[in-house]
Amino acid sequence: MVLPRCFYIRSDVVAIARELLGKTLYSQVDGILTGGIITETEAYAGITDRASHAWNGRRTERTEIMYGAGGTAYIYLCYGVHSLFNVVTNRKEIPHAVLVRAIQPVEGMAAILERLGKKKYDNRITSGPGKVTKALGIHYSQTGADLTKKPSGLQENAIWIEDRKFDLSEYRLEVTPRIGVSYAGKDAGLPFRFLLHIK
DNA sequence: CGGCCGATCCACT
DNA sequence: GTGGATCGGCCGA
Repeated sequence: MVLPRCFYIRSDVVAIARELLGKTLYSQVDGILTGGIITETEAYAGITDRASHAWNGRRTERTEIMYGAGGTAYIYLCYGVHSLFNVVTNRKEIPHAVLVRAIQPVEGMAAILERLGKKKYDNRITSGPGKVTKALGIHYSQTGADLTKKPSGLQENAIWIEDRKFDLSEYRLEVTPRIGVSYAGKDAGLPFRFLLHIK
């Protein structure tokens, strides 16, 4: 089942970040289907969150997509090198988002290895937000993509998220502060990062 | 318009 | 453990 708009437009971005664990993120780029189970996320809570690009109501051409209704992608360039993929949540004018930091590949492994320049799979090659987008062929130019639409044909490029009822009983949930946000003052310590670990 | 810096990654020591 | 890559976005002048 493709996650519907109503999953995303809810108001609790921290709950959505937690619930995205175990869902499957797919991309279809140039006719190649790749996907993985989401295993690490971080919540960014909009204008009151100093770690968010929308902190204090900051609203620019880049961040505009976060001010639209949830269920779209906010993808931006980090360190001049890496595209970072976020899920926009909440209703119009509330700029919440969830950063996807790690996946476990389940579809298109050969293409994923090729894109990452790896010969063999190990469970770290798609651990890290820059590596997730590289593996899935996601580029910051795709910011604004509608995540609720599965492509109808191979020629259509798309990014979407499905609930494949992945069994999480063999995993435990870890909750920690977010990574790389030491500039965020008191918000740097918020428990907004969620990870799955094998038991 | 100039300058600083980042929700990172990898090679190298 | 550390430092360099790399460049668009943002802010202040």
